[in-house]
Amino acid sequence: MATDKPGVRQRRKDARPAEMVEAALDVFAERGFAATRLEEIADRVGVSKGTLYLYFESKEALFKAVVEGGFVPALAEGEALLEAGKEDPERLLRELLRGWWDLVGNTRLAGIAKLMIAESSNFPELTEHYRQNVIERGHRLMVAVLELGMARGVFRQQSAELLCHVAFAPMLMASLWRQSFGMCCKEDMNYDDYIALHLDMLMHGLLQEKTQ
Amino acid sequence: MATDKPGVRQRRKDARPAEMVEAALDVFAERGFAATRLEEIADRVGVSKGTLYLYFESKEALFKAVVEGGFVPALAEGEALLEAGKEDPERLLRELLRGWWDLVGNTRLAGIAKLMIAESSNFPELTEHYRQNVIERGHRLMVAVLELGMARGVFRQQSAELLCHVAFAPMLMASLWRQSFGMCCKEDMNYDDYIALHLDMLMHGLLQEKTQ
Amino acid sequence: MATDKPGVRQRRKDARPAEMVEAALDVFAERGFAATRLEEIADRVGVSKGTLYLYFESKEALFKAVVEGGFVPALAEGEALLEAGKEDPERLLRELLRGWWDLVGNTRLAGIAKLMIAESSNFPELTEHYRQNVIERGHRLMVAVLELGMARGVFRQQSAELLCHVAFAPMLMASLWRQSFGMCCKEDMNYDDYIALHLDMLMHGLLQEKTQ
Amino acid sequence: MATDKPGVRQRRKDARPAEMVEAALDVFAERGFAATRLEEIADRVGVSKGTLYLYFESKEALFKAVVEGGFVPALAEGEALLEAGKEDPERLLRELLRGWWDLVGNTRLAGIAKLMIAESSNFPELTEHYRQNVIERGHRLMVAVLELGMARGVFRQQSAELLCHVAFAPMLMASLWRQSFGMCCKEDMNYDDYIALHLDMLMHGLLQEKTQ
DNA sequence: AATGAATGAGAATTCATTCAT
DNA sequence: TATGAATGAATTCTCATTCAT
Repeated sequence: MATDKPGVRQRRKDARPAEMVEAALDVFAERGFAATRLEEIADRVGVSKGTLYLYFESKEALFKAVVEGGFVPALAEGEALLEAGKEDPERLLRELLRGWWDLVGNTRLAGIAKLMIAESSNFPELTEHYRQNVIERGHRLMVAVLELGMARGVFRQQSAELLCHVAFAPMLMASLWRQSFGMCCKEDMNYDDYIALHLDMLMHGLLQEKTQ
Repeated sequence: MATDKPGVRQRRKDARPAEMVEAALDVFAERGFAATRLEEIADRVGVSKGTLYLYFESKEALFKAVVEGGFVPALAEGEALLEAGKEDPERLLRELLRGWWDLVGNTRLAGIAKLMIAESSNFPELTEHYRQNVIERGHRLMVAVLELGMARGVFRQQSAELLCHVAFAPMLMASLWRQSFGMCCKEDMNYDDYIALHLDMLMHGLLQEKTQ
Repeated sequence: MATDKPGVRQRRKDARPAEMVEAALDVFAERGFAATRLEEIADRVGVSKGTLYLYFESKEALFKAVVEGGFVPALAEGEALLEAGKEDPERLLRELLRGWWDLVGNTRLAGIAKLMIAESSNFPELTEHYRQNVIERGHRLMVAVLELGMARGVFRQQSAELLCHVAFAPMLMASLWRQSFGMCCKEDMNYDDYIALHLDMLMHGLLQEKTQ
Repeated sequence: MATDKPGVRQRRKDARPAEMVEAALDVFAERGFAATRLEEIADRVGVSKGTLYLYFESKEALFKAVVEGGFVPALAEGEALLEAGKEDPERLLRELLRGWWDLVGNTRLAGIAKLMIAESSNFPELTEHYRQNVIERGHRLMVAVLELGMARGVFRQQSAELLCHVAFAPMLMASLWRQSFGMCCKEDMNYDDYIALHLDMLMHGLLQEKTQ
């Protein structure tokens, strides 16, 4: 019907910048910042090169939009998890790490993490911004969980700061692996088994021995 | 003496390609492949851009030389360690991981790992080559140690394949972190404490309970 | 009242093309043809870029409208002056030059003269058109005055053609100066004094008369 | 001979930037800054576009080199003239103005003057630099001559500052005319006659002396 | 072996112009 | 009539690569 057309148009128009950011994330993550041609992003969205400039001032601005637009929802979800699950730190920690995998590490958002690692020295201010607003925030979330577990006597006493890195590292690595070597080999590792093993190992190392 | 000069020159001349690879590693690791200008590499070595082409066919060839030239010595060292230390798998595993940190993760060689992760999709054949000749080889080394430990009854029975990834991930992450976010913040984490914690956690999770 | 609105609108609507030409004149004169963005003109008028194309076929057409629309009234005024003031050639010449300053040289119309000088080789046909219809017409006007003065014995016998250029040059220069260097320096010259001096010089000459 | 070759090369190599500035002057003067394509300049010199960037950082830098490289010799010549000719101010003034025509107004250097007038508002800092270092310097030169003449009682007492502009304006106008309307009409005015008339007028005045 | 001037293909960016609403 | 989103041709600028010396 005639009345649908404006609606469709409107939705498309409003969706454009978001589509662009999504396409840009894919290409940036695949190629890196410098090797990405704006034309490829434009092609994926189905617009012309010039159209990108209606929404983003420059290639760098688009890159920043990709990075900055990425994580807030996932972080918010994690913080909600923390509030809801304080009675069982072990389960909370498991859910947090698995949740990260499902919401970030195993999605296109993972590309942002890869990008920030690869491009950090080319975009120092952006890196600093990211570190403060994404990494630091996620870090505090995990530290809170770990300290909760220690306070409850469920986890062994350790430096929560370092433990946080140690516990998270295998998750991030799995994500980076999936985006690099994982893409080029037929029979890649089974990530769910990998994560299960990591969580198992982590808990073995982390939990107080009940019998002692 | 006059007779020394040609000798010195000769040595320098012979050292040229190696110097170039070293400088290239630094710049590639800092900027990524596409964002690296050959001129910057040439400047660091103190030669002209054209000279690079006397030794390397192209930018890509230089990149490959960087990647391929990097790990052989470190891997050989690791394999020697394995031969020498079969009587104590726990100690062997600790030495292997710490050794990787000292010989790779905490040196400029770490840049190669970062590079391969970032550029894998831009260089599929190189990535495949790297995966087979570096990763796979290192992987087999660790798997051997883990299986040794399991066979001896020192380590719990687990999938050695996955365990290998889990055990190595925190090491690699530390290295990537050092090269990215670590470079931009004043008070970075203490990597030695981090590694000690990781090893401690790993052994807690890994070792058979003696009392059981 | 509601009935007023359409009226107002209508008037505005009719005025649109003229407003556009005025704004275009300002921007073209400030930036030159190539460096002028149609968007800036549209912004000054308060319409969208597309609206310009309802009234002008192209950027070039707008430029031509600017040039062609500018001078007719001023020239007509000059020609009227000639008809009315034939009895006093000296006064007529003074009025003509001052009149040009007040109606053209010191107004935004001056921008057109600057434009035509700057852009002549980019728009040969327009230049030719301008030369024939504006310059030539003004030239004939001044030649008429000068020849009148010579015929009356008030002016020395000279080539009226060349004299016309000589007499007009300082006026045009003042106008160009005002639009270029005059705009960038705090304490610019006093144009009225300048013109007075020019007229004085023109009428009386530089050198002391030896016979006086 | 073989020994000539390096010499020829050397000369060519050293001459390159100067050739580029010359070609750039021509094209900039013909088209204006924005409408000039670097490719056209490169073509005229017989080099590739990229070669321009070996010598000039940007289009703007090349433009600045054109403007700044132009006038020093001519100004120096004028200042030498002043030193040599103080005993006859009238002749000195004539020589100065004719000299400007022969060295600047009637040469490709004239293009710079046209450029500065046309582009002043696009390059405010360059305009200011030009005003101070070229215009002001030339201005002082003429003011010195005029004041010398007044001090000697050869010239009537006038504001030397304004007089300077008045006396110079017809010269500059001739130059601008030659570069614009003069180029597009078959039978252009005779510039030598024009200059002679201007000098004559300047020296003797327009009006008949009533006492003669 | 070494140089560095020159190249030219390729990418980002701009903007006059079009067109569906 | 008016809009403004979209286009794509054109232009500046970069840099890997070549080659004469």
